[in-house]
Amino acid sequence: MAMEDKIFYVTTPIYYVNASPHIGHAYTTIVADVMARFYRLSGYRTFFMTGTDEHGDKIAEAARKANTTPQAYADMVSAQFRELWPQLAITNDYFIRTTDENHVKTVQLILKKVYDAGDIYFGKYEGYYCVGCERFYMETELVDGKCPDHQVEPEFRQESNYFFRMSRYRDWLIDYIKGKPDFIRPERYRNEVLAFLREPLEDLCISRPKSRLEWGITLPFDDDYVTYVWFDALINYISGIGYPDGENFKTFWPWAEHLIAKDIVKPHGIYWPTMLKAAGIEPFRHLNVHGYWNVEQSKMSKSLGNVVRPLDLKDKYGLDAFRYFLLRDMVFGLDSTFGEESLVARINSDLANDLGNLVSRVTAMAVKYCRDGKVPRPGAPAPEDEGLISRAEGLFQQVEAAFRELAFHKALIEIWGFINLTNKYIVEREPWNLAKDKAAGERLEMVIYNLLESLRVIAVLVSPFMPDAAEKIFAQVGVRDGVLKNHESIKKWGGLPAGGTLARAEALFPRVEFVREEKVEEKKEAMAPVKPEIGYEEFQKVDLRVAKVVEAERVPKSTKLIKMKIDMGEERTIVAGVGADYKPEDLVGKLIAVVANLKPAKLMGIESRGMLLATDAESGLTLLTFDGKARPGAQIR
RNA sequence: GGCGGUGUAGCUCAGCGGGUUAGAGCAUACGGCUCAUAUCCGUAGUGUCCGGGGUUCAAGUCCCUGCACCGCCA
Repeated sequence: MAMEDKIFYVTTPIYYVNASPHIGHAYTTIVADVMARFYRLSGYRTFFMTGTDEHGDKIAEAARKANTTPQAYADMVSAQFRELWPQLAITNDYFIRTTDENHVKTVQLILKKVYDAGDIYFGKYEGYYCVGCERFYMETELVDGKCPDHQVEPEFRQESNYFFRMSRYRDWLIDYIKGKPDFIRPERYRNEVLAFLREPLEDLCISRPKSRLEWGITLPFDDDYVTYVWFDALINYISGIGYPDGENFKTFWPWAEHLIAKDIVKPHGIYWPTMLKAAGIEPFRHLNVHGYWNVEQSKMSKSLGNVVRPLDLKDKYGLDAFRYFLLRDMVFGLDSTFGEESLVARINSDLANDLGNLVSRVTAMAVKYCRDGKVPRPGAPAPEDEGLISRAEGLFQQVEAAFRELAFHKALIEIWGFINLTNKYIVEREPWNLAKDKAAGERLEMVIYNLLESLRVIAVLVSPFMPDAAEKIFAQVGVRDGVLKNHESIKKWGGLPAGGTLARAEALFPRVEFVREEKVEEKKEAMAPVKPEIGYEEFQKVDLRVAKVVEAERVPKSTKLIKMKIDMGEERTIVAGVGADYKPEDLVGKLIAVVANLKPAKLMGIESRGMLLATDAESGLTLLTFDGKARPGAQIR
């Protein structure tokens, strides 16, 4: 490949700021990061961009609800993304926001260009408008004449808007996709796009009247309208690299690799190429579509409503393991299931047992068997070393091939094949026996050298996925020079310089234990069974009242009982067994809930006229009290 | 409703234009080693290849049909 072709530009979608970051965002962005890191190591000029999409009615609405401005709201959520990425070791070169001045200008520039070319027209639009959805529906989309989401009859409305003459580019697009089989990949999504294009392509509505939506980019040719959604958002991919005249645009755009999840195939596979065509810009290189992470929910978490939050698991198990799992367990393009148990299984078998233990045993032997704890000088390679060496020298090519087809799991399988081979090499060479044989000194050093060099090769290849672990390995085998961390350095065996200082370290990936849900299940069993159903009338027989504790004192000779005088509209005396968890003086003044019509009972000789309500908490008993102000004597319903 | 996909070992999946005893990893059992994070290496399995029918000397692999799940479109 010619030097000038070594250019790589990868994008994630810009994330809509109506929701906080979740596993889906993280996956796309981590994939992009792994790719960017990989190509950087291969000496590519690389540009990696992500960002946030901040306009539109959902944001305006969310801001209204949060009692703030759309800009402030967008600032807040956008910041969540920007703060998350460093925690995931994301190395994006730029973070674009659709509210950036430069982006706004670029959108307007493109709109103007397409408008001047005659591909944007003003048209009347009439149809069934659902206020809840804030959108028009086609008659065929309605269910019994009602909006399928809201079950409300939509209004018949007329609205004038600007339209992009997308239909004009349908044939061109079909030809283009057919002529470039991997333009949209994997193939299934390409087929979906082509299937969609078999039907007539409608023009794309690209505006909203400001009377309805103000939070957007004003059309350059009509002040009363703002740009709607995609014509704003998609342009980020070029505005962020300086279209039209920026150096980065000229350099990187022809190599653009878009990464998206399957839910936005249509805008990226149809709107975007036609928009580019209309604006006289060449298409991106590839649209790469991945599937969804289905988050495995246990029955328990479902019933409790506490969703498993995959992003929390990166703190629990470590970022490298998290990144490894995402790339290893998903076949790019297909859906996968995210489950903590699978994550743990991966960590223990692949990371702890295979890789971590390999690093541990190799460095342990190296330090033990080599003079001064330095990387030994390699002697003459023996014929039985050939298997290891040739596998190592061919590895990069295999991994690169996997990267080219976005088969990250295959890349990792390939690397792990070499890790296994290295483990086998140890068993076959038996360095511990060589160490016992004084005459085998040179051979031993050669074997150790080969093992250390293997670790370096592994670290290089693993570094895009697990940057921290790679650095730790480099440190242990005495590699500091950046040149020895790139791909070029592993194409030929023997790059590891002799004399480097070896260093044993903590376990790279300690084994982890998966705490099965049984524990949680036990708690569930601890929940008392729900009593038989009762009618409302029966419930009403219970008279619950708010009461204020006026006086409280311990009942003599009792550890738990406290006698209280309460104000419940009328004054009453009650006795309650809360003495183990409450001091009398803490009770005074509290507003509590009391069963007012419970038959009086004598406790330690004192008549209790009422029973307070409380529950067992982990810390002991806790009283039912009131959130806001409550009037003593008031009924509790 | 239209188009398309998927259904293979306990689990996750490979099996390219049909051809000898259907594969891998994890999990399981057994054996070996002791440098190492009770790790590693080796061996052993197990499968009505969703059901039914058909083409063929020969079918997870092709055709038809049924079932289940999923996706796109309407």
